[in-house]
Amino acid sequence: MTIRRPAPKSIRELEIRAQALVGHNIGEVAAALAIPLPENPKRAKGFVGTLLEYALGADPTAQDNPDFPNLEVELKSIPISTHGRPAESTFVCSIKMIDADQQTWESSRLRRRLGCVLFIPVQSAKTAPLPQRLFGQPVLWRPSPAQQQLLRADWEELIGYIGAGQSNSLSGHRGQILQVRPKASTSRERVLAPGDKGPESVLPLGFYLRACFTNQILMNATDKTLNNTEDQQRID
DNA sequence: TCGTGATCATCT
DNA sequence: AGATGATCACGA
Repeated sequence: MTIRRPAPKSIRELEIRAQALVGHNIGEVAAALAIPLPENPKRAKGFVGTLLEYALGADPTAQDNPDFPNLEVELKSIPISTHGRPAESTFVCSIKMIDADQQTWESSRLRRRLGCVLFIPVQSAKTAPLPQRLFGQPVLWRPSPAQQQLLRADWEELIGYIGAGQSNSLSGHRGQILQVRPKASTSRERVLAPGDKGPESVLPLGFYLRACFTNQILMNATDKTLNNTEDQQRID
């Protein structure tokens, strides 16, 4: 039996819940929600994300919507290495390959997903045993106008290749802050995408945020927190 | 089957 | 070590 918190009614309520996790580890939170820990961590890739969904009250039926549809907030756990940097790129969403030649930035899945994101850092990912990894300071992020422009430029370039039937020549190297990577159960999987002579079968792809970009987001938020703390101290 | 949740595995 | 390519589990 597992326990899912009710949906938060406001962003403030969501932030308070996220704040309450800081300093607690995965084992503690899982126990509090009566969620069994995975026996084989290597086969539990999405466990932390799902645990957070339960702990914070994300909508399990959100599907193509953000995790908190009423708040338009997306939830992302982010693994932090021992050096204090993101250990991995961050998956954003799968790509609808078939109509890539007709999609627009304004109505894109990615733009909506990244309109507002609650990042929950998980410390010592990949080094400490899963139950002992600690939740860190949450960061509620909305892209700045400059970041929006960067995202848009990358999105348009990458989706452009797919729309032009060039997804086969795309790799994770393209894109400044975004990248495309395979998003499939195996490398043999295929979906239809625009091609020279009509639809072709191609490897399905997803959008990911580069670790250098999520690092900037987290560092930026940390700076602001420190500045606010200093301001408070000046006032005192 | 597709999309969400990501991390694992490998190569440079 | 960092980045890219491949893969695992689950739910509607």
